[in-house]
Amino acid sequence: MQPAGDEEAAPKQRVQDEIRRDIIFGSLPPGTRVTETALATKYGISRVPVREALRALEAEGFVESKPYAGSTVSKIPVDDAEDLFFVREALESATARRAARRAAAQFDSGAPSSEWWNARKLLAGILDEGDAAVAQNRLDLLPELNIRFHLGIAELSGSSSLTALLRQIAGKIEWLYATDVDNRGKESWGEHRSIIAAIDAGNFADAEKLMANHVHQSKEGYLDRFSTEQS
Amino acid sequence: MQPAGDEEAAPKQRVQDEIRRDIIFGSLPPGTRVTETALATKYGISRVPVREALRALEAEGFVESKPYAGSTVSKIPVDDAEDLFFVREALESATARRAARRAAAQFDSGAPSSEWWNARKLLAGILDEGDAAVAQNRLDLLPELNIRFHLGIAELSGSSSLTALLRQIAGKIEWLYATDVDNRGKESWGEHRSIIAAIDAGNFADAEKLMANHVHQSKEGYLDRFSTEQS
DNA sequence: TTACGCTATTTTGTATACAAAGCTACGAGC
DNA sequence: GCTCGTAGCTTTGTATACAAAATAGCGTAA
Repeated sequence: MQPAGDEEAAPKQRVQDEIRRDIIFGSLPPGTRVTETALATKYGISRVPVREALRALEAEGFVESKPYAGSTVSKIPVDDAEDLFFVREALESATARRAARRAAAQFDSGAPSSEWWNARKLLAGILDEGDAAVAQNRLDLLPELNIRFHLGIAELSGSSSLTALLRQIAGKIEWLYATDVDNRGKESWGEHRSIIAAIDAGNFADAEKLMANHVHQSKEGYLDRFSTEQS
Repeated sequence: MQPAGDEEAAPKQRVQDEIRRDIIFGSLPPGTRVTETALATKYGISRVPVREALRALEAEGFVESKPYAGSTVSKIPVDDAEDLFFVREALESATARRAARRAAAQFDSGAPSSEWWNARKLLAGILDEGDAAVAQNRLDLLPELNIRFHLGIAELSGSSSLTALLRQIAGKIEWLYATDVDNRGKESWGEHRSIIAAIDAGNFADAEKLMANHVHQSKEGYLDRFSTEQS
């Protein structure tokens, strides 16, 4: 059994990830006009899956579309980023707290459920991957790993609702993270271990506080860096 | 010029609203399996716009889809509803606060911008409509009016990011609201005027607190009613 | 009787073809 | 010379046709 991710995804999913990646890493700058036919020919597929991918990216906030007028890559105004961090802080404090409570419950009730254990193992792998990336100075790998870590915490919380909400804004978080990874990437990644430790210990108060701080630091770092530029 | 909403929408948008409505008001109970062909024939259109509508509803959390396995109407577990209220409280406290700040800024700087003024007038109309609905005991009209009110506050805040996030969960909010409208609909609607008053007065602390309370009350009411049923 | 495997049907995913709407550019009229 | 209207083109929206995957049902064998 090979690890998930190697299996070739469906065309729709593939182009969706590809386009999002192009937006996050700058190949498609904000304001760019994207046409369905161009993307279809570029990726060698029909317009139908391209349309679906664009609609999904629209829901994630990466592109904006108007009927019969096409799609353009969204901009990230600085104050919008601030709002995003604000919501994220509330959301992720909650996931961390619940994850810690659930961890404690798992151990209290004898054997942990296989679902919980799988999520926990996945998270361990992500942490190791991230540490390796930091050690090799491959900061370009961190944005995706970062979002997988935070979604992993949400999974661990057991709340499908919180997970779904976080997933909604995950793309934008990765986008912001990618623009600031050179600045705070290493330090930010280092904070992840202590969050996990608090969760494993069932210390929900610490888990919540550490996560809130973690997000808050990211926010401050981002705003310090970009609040004066105003692209 | 007739009010927006009377103009016949595009088929995709139309079926999307129709399906959502059917889910919210119970014609399509949670767990129901929905097939594209059935919906297509039902609404007399092709499968393509149906697919897009389903994908959008999936993003809103109304249906869940797996590749080649179809879509089913989502369930609303009670604890997921609690999470939703939690996020909503954080989100809407922020929109109310910003709306109040912005209102004060509009008046301080001489003449209000036409954009702000339009949003404010829209909100006034919604409030009147809601009051009329309450007076005539047409509680079935309240869910939609309620969500339009809260989105209106978000518009008034001027933060497109917060508005977009709220819009993401607006459907589910309406869904929960519809299940509890008989219980708390009238009382809940009455609280809206005081929130607007605080915003108009530029009293951001009160606006934030009133909104937080408003959402909190809804949460308590919902949980009191449904926490024991566990459908 | 029950469990396993195969086939047939259903349903989703994708490709191509056509219709409708918007945008651009050119030309006529003021 | 400028403006408004119109024709052509580009692009999105929708319909139909075909391919791939999964599920369900039936039959066979243990």
